[in-house]
Amino acid sequence: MKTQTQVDDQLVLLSQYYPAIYDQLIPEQVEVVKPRRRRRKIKSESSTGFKKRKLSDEQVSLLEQNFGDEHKLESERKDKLASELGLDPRQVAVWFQNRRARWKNKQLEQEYSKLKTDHDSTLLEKCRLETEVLKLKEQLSEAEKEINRLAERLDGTSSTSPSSSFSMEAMEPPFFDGFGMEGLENVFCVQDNNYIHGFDWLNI
DNA sequence: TTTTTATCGTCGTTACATCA
DNA sequence: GTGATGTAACGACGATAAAA
Repeated sequence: MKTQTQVDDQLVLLSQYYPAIYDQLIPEQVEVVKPRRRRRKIKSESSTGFKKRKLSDEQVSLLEQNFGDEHKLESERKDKLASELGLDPRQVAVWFQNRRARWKNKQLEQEYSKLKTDHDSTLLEKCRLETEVLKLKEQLSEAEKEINRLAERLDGTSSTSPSSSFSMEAMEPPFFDGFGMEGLENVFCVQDNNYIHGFDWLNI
């Protein structure tokens, strides 16, 4: 029974060495997805003499030291380092590749957590501002009620003087338009408890 | 000038070692 | 024994420079 991997490997070989036959076997595929060649399973130590070896602490330490100096590895330095460590230059190159990948991942993680912190604090500030807007709307509502009360009182006492009459229609939109605060954020941006009472705001 | 070849880098993945 | 994690190693692929 052949595994999918074995089949894929054979198809790759077939396509490479006998493309015509491969085309007949796999006809009219609009988009032939080139299968990634699978790595052969590494045989056990006993059969090949190979064993994936973990680098010693000294080796890693020297490699780290070199990586700290320079993340890229030119071939001269690679060969020198390899002979110092008693490793194959290819191993040194691979170590640097993996180390660069780890370093990049670390950088991405740090960048992500910084962005997340910024995002969270921005969210907090947004909530604070929304609360402030609600508070200001309440103040505005109270001010309007006060204005109405005073206007009614004025209407009752001096009905003859046109200049003294106060028409609420003059305050029509945008001011009393459902107390919409759009565009007014900076106009009424006062500190907490600095309320503007009565007609004082009219003098501003 | 264009094509081929070699080399090196990144990316994604695999396989193995180690540990809880 | 097993799943999670770390890492050495690999293959695919792209960029680039030098040679043909």
